[in-house]
Parts: sequence; structure tokens; C-alpha cells
Amino acid sequence: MYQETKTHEVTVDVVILTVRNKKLQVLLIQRGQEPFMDKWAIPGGFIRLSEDLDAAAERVLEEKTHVKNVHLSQLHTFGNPTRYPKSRVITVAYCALIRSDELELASAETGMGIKDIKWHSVYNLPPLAYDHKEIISHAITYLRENVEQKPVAFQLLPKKFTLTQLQKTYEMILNKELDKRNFRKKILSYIILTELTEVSKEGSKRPARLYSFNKFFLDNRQSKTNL
Amino acid sequence: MYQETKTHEVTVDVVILTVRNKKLQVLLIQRGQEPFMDKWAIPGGFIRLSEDLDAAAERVLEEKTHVKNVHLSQLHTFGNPTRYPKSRVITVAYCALIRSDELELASAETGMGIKDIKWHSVYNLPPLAYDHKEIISHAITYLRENVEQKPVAFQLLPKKFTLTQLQKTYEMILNKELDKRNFRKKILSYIILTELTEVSKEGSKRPARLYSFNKFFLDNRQSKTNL
DNA sequence: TCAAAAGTGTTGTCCGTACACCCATGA
DNA sequence: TCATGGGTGTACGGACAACACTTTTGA
Repeated sequence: MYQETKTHEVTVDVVILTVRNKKLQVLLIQRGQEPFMDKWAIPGGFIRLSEDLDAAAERVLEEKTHVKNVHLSQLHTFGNPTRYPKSRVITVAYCALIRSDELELASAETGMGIKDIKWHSVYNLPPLAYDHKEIISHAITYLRENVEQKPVAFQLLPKKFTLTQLQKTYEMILNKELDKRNFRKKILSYIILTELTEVSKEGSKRPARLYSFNKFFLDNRQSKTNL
Repeated sequence: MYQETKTHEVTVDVVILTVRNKKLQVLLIQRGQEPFMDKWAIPGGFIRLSEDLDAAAERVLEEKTHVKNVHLSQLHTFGNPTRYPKSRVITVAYCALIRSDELELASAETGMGIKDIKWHSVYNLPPLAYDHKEIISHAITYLRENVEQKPVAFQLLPKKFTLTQLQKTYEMILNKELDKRNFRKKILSYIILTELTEVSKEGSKRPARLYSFNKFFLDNRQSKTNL
């Protein structure tokens, strides 16, 4: 029993990604206490004793963003003995994709060791605490590998969207431009979109056809999609 | 400080796979104590307090098989609160591929709660302890996804081998037959093999050309290969 | 009528797959 | 000489990439 006091602490850390202001961005929290005072960190927390790992990640996500029912993917577990300065902490890293406009940041919670909480472009990260730079880097690699294979962008779009919006989302994730005709051909061949009769009047130019993800896709995405 | 006695135990479990007797096989240990007396389990052990996760997996692998310097891949972390009957144990699962002929099983170690240790076909598993069936299933899925993309079979072959041996290894992993001409065309196009002047006299028929993985591949595989 | 974004097809290349016969050797 | 496994090439189809012009609307 004594040796239990020697066991490790275990946390979950969640890399929360969004596309916002034409950039892939990650939600970061600025620490208000040592260690790593003023450095930025991805949201995380201890796993409760009778809480599943996935449930812990969902709880952390909800505590920081008030967003529920988002699909989370387990990425990797980090346990270098020196990654935490004071004690041995092993962390199970998760990745979530959310729409930034459906999110009220839990800014009210600043104070309890939290100085600030906000989005940062993944291409221009502030100084990060712990090994969080490495974790974010894993998350982006994972996302890019999966977005090509599996239609994951639906997490980032409203229910109705134009093909151009969808394409821009992919371009932000992959950080490269895509050919419009090829993109449309490919995405329509997947038969996961429903063409709506409505059109978007957002732009002041020619209206664009709206689409939604179809019922079959939405019903089956949990089993077919890792992210 | 009191709450540290409430933290989780953390283990690594290693799915050790080989190709043997024309089958994909996994190394299992038969438990000699409760819980799960007589059930079979994959090798595992607690992570030491100042030991990296990967190092813990290497240690467990070496303790059970006396095999060193094998590339291990972290698969997934399992932490369902009910996966262990008595306490909360979170386990980081790894996967290793080894040649079964370079292995002396640590049979001497039977006794300390270990009744038996041996290879089992993954297609005919005995009753397994804990959630180890799920872990093995993850490992096989992972292996199949990666063997197609990345040349991982070198772990399973001697230094010199024939193309037929290489093909058989892939067939065992994928559990399906491959076309000889297509297989050779593809594998030779990767430019990772060196054709040797020697031939194999193993079979009693026409001798087969021997190949080895070339220096470039062996030098770079750590960075290019996940498994 | 002009500016701006929407929408639309064809071609070449590469990769994977299907498929059948001759060769070298030992028994 | 024959049985056995070793070794080789071609033709088709699908996926991806490159590429430019017309349409619709609001200002």
C-alpha cells in the first residue's frame, strides 16, 4: 500500500483545434503560477479515479470550452520522466476539432492559476509549457494525415455550407492551396454531401449553392472516422 | 500529498508478434495467480518512477524474451476503470515485431506467478485476461495498416532472405495471398533491397537469389518507419 | 458594364491489379 | 524426365494532377 504513494500522476491533455481567421488555431491557456508562470499550455487535467480516459478528455474539453459532444481522438501518451519539473506526470494526449464560433471561452475561469485563455495560430505559437509544443506538433501531423483519408472537416463547419467554404477549411488544415475543380470532383464522389435548394447570399457576388452532410454520413461517422 | 495515494497505477503491455509456423503469432503468458488464474495475458509490467514509457516497454520485452534493440511502437492507452478488477490500472500498449528464432523464451521464469509462456496463433487465441483481447486486436489492425505503407517486415527476417520468404511474411501478416509478380515489382521499386550474389540452397529445387535490406534503408528506418 | 466569386471537363500520368509461361535444379 | 519452386512482362482501369473559360450577381 505504501508503494501506491510512489505511483505516477496521470493527466489528459487536449489539443483543441479550429479554423479561424483563415488560420488553423489552437486553444491555449496562459499559466498564472509556477512552474512555467506566464507560459502557455494546452488544456488538461487529472484523470479521476473511476473515470475513463475518453471521459476525462471530454470533461476537460467541456470545462474549458463549454463544448460537448465533440469527437475526440486519442493521439499518443507522453511520459518522459523529465517532462514535468516537480513530479512524474504521464499524460494521455487527445485531439479535438471544433467550430470556434460555437464556443464561449471559459474566460470567467481566469484567476485560478489561469491568466488568460485564447486562440493562437499554430504557425506562430507563444512560448509553451512542458512538452506541449511536441504534443501540438503530433496533433497537427495526425490531423493532416487523417483529413486526407477521412472527411473530418464537418466538425469545423456549420450545418449548411458552400463548397468554397469546405475547400477553404481543407486548405487551412493542410496549409496549401487546392484546385477547385479537382476538390469538387473528389468531395462529390464521396457521396456524403446533400445539395440543398438554398443558396448563400453571404458574398455580394454570385450566390453559391449550399450543401449539408447527408444523413447516412452523419449517422455513420463515429464508426468510419477516427477524428 | 494524501491524494497521491489515490493516483492510478500505470503499466506498459507489449504485444509481441512474430511469423512462425506459417502463422502470425503472439507471445502470451499464462497467469499462475488470481485474478485471471490460468488465463493468458500479454507481457506487461509497472513503469518505474523515473523510467520513460518507451524504456519501460523495452525492459518488459527484454525481461520476457531476452531480445533487445527491437523497434517498439506505442499503440494506444487503455484506461477503462473496470479493465482491472481490483484497482485502477492504466496501461500504455506497445507493439513489437521479432523473429521467433532469435528468441529464447524466458521459460525459466515460470514460477513467479507465471505458469507458462508461449506463442499462440492470433487466429486461435486462448482465453485472455483483462482487456488483452482488445489490445491484441488493436495491434493487428495497426500492423496491417502499417505493413502496407512502410517496409516493416525486416524485423521478421534473417539478414539474407529470398523474395519468396519476404512475400510469405507479408502474406502471413495480411492473412491473404499476394501475386508474385506484382509483389516483386513493388518491393523492388522501393530500392531498399540489395541483390546478393549468393543463392539459397534451402529448397531442394532451383536455388533462389538472396537479398538483404540495404544500408540506406537500415540507417534510415528509425525515422521513416513507425514499426 | 465591370468586378468578383461560382461553376464546369478533358487529358496525361502513375499505380495497382490481373494474368501465364519458361527456367534451373535435384531426385 | 519430371516435379518443384524461381523468375519474368504486358495490358487494363481508377485515381490524381494540371489546366481556362463561361455564368451569375451586386455595385
